[in-house]
Amino acid sequence: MSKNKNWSMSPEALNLVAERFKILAEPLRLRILQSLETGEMSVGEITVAVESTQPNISKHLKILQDAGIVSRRQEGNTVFYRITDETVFALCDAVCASLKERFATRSAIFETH
Amino acid sequence: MSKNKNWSMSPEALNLVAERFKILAEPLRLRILQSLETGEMSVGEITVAVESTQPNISKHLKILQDAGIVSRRQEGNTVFYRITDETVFALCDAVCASLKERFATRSAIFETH
DNA sequence: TAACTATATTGCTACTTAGTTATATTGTCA
DNA sequence: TGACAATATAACTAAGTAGCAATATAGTTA
Repeated sequence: MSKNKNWSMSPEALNLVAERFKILAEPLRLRILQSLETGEMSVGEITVAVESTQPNISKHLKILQDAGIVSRRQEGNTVFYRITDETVFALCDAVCASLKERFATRSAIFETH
Repeated sequence: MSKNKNWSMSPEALNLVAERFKILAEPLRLRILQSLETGEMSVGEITVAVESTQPNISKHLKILQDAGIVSRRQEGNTVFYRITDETVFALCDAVCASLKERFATRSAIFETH
């Protein structure tokens, strides 16, 4: 992770950044993205993969699409979604690493020297 | 940004990641973090810097502290907060870069070849 | 002690949204 | 055409939370 001085973003920019975080702040959406990592999937396949209901998946997919994170491809009756913004995986990994370190530090507190 | 295959995280891990994103999904909290980037500040100073009310700032600071992102230091009557998890800045920068690219692509659509 | 300052907490309201159910839309096939 | 399948949408409910106003807590100074 980069050290960066002069992290000056306008309040408007911060609003947009917060919006993006908000989209990633839902476990089910993260699971949808995870299932799409290996390639495109149909709505029905995603529904089974993340163990949810079809309307709910469609709703979340719309949110992800509006955010430009996934995109849609229709083939006959079925619709396939795929990742278009791969940076989301790096974001999740960065958060995961940060959490891992935090938990490691915390558990170290209970270690006997 | 790293290319990563086998991005397999358990649903429980994804819940924690989503929680972290949720904390960063609030513009005011991002502004608080931004104001703390140059060093620790008192609650009163932060309140002025981000143009909010003191109870509201205290509430958000508690959320950030519980998440391990900031920490508290009391000196007499006043309380100073400082960043403890610097990775949040890298996260914001990554999101910002992603958004910039997306807007650039979008605006390119309207360019006349 | 009392008066004052800085921060934290509580109770409340308004808003947002995830999930459900029912239904609409669209495409395929007989 | 009608029956069926896949996806999208609409209406609703319940849960979470940001912000505000009032108050509590704790430290300082006279």
